[in-house]
Amino acid sequence: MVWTDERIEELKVLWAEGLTTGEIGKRLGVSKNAVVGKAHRLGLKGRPSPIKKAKQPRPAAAPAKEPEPKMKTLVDLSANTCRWPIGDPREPGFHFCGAPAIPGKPYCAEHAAVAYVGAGSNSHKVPPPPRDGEAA
DNA sequence: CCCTGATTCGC
DNA sequence: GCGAATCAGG
Repeated sequence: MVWTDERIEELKVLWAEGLTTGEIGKRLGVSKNAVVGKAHRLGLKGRPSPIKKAKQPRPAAAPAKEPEPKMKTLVDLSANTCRWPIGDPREPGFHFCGAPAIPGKPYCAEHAAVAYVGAGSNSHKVPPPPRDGEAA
């Protein structure tokens, strides 16, 4: 294989075009090794293995769906936080009240009032007991 | 295993 | 100087 000026020029052009050594090699009728070897020998700009480097344009904004800071998940509950469930445990966005609970009670004042309708009323206890685990 | 380029090494 | 072989990264 004789590297004539034409051949070298073609090589440089194709190389500058961004073709891969394999492509240039096929077009030049040589192996990619010859191409890269000659290219390196010529002092062409070597790309540090420009592997599949494709840029993904970020056209629009980045809708970061972050949960509200006030949201209390199960892990946020502590001994004195209101465990009044907000929403359906099976649905996303479910959380707990999280307000300061009454000592001795699992709920805050307001929710405890709803939970224990009247101190002694054994009739309708609307709220489901906030037992962890599964319930269905 | 495919691809890429880089370097080594015998011719 | 040439390029296959080998190496190295993805």
